[in-house]
Amino acid sequence: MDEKTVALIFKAFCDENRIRIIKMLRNGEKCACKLLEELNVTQPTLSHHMKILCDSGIVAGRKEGKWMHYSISAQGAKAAADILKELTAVRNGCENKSCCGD
Amino acid sequence: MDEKTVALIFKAFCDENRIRIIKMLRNGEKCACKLLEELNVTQPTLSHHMKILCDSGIVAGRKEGKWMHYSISAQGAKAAADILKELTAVRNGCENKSCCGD
DNA sequence: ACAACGCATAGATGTATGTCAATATGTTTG
DNA sequence: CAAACATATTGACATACATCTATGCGTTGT
Repeated sequence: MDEKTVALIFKAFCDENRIRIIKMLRNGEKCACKLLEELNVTQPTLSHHMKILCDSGIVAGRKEGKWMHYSISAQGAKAAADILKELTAVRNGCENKSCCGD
Repeated sequence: MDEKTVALIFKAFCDENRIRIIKMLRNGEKCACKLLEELNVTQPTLSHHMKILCDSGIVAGRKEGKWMHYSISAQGAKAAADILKELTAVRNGCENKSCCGD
């Protein structure tokens, strides 16, 4: 997993409006128009955020006629959690604990 | 947990160089000069990233004389993991599964 | 086919951010 | 105290990004 991909994934959680969108989707699948009602942004801005959320894998989109339905991707969420865990897990077979001073 | 705070925490994982720094710190505490050697950035740029990492709570700094030692904060990492889990956990006591169409 | 509707894309704009050079701050040592 | 060193801060600058208006594209219904 290269750094660019990791950054892409966690970009989903780096904007206040995107976090609000994710929180709304916890209640189940919602269509774009519904999300738009509850966010104080224009329709193109919402579309922009949904693209970032889908690219990150955290959110999945489903087209149904002219409507776009969005939901949290359990698979994407698990992937993010796994990466976070792997990134922050300190290894115990450590090499040099410190440097410079001692 | 408000959206601004969440965004602040996950900003730690939204830059390639910061992810590289976190990966280095998995091997244990490292001082700034050591990190600087392995990253192709200037010292002020590293300092900038370390501030963001410390503000997010993911990394902890420890000053020892003129050296600054950085390490992954187990507490901060757990907090981030918990927030990620809470954000992406779909609730089962759901209200309206969809809208607009049906 | 045409009008209405939902969403995506393009272009413009202000703000945030990553980066560097220069400088300041704080610490150790002669 | 002065010099050397490690890190932080400041200011400048280019790029990235969030946002808007205007427009395009696919779908639905008349």
